Amino acid sequence: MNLQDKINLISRQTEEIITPEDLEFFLKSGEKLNHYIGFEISGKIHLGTGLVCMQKVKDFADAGVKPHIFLADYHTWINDKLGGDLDVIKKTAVGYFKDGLSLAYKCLGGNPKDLNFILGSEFYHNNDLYWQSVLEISKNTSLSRMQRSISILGRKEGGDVDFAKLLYPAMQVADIFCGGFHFSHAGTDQRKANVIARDVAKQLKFSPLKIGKDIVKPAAVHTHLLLGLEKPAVWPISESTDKSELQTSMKMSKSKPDSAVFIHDSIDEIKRKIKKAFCPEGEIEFNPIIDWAKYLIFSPAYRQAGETEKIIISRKPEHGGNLEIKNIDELKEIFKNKELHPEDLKKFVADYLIELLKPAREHFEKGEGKRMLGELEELIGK
RNA sequence: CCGGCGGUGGCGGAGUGGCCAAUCGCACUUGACUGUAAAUCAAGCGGGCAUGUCCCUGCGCAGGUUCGAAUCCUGCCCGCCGGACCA
Repeated sequence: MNLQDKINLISRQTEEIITPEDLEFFLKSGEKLNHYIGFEISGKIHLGTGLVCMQKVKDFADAGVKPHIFLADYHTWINDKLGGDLDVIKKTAVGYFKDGLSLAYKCLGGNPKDLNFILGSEFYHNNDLYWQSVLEISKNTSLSRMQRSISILGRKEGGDVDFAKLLYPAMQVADIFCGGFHFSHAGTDQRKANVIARDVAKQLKFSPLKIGKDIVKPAAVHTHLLLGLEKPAVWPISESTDKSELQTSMKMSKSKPDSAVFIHDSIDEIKRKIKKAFCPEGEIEFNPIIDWAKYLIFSPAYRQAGETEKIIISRKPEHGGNLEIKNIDELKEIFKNKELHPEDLKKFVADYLIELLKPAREHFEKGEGKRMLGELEELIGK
């Protein structure tokens, strides 16, 4: 694979690369490159994590960058997820979560053996360098900036926070440097942490990131946050609506039960959730189903440029009969012109996902997988 | 450690001795309407069943006063705010 192919692969379907120049610089350097993405063990794995993030992980792997999946058990503990019980969190991390991400990777055609999992608490154990880095990062970041950064925990700025939560951003940044990761990959909601990482990069003495003798900044790669299936907080939208705010308010969330599909949802569950999803006819901008079609189905992962495979949306004859679609732009155009009814689109998306997620679903519906999932559901009250 | 305020259903938030299973809003469920969803309207929304002017549980926890307590008293736990101590 040549340089440009690698750049294209890593860049596609991203919201942002900080910076494209750094990306190119790393790929040109000839060094062995490391990718990183960290996950809180906060509950069931939804498609944002399982398909969108893991697809990008696969892109990195395919481009020859070694992928690392950081199971952030300490961060999860700090963020009071899973009852704030560290033992439970650890168990879930190395059990359910690791398996779930591996299965999701498999659904995408990847080989789970390529993934390198790191458990936070193990990584930190007897690791002076790590804690020194946490302090060094903290010394180079203001309190107010840390306070602003707690939005990366999925919490509102100025909300109730205990002090540990202010440590979280510094820890996340230290994870990047101590792991020696050149690429920090995350959803756009994690932008603040990655920007802090870049801002402090050149001031670190204990665990700087280096290419040759030069201290460099880690490149940040931000992937899309899938839209939740529920009606947005503000609707209909007007000219005064803050669109970026609307976008973030629409993000899929585990706390909103039916806004997300999980990688191991049953066939009926997938159908049910998608059927009741918000999907205004002719609306292509803030429409979760269109969004899902774009990122989960017409993603270049499955639809390579110049592809030959057809995508067929089946319809009853009285509704126009089967529809052949080449790419997402064509789909949007047709939908916008109301030539495709939302219900037909929904059925298509649901059927596609049902098929795509088959390996994950089957793993978690029997044996050890079922047991782990059951335990987790018990814990989070389903 | 001291003081002030506060802890009510999934959430927000009323109620401050009986009319309270607990106003109201949100969320949720169901039905009507749309070839989806949304919006709108109607019903339900602690648990149980024999579905009733029925039973049980219930307003941080544990006791107490009273014919009767979410409401009063005592103790404890937790939260927020302020102060003290320390320096």
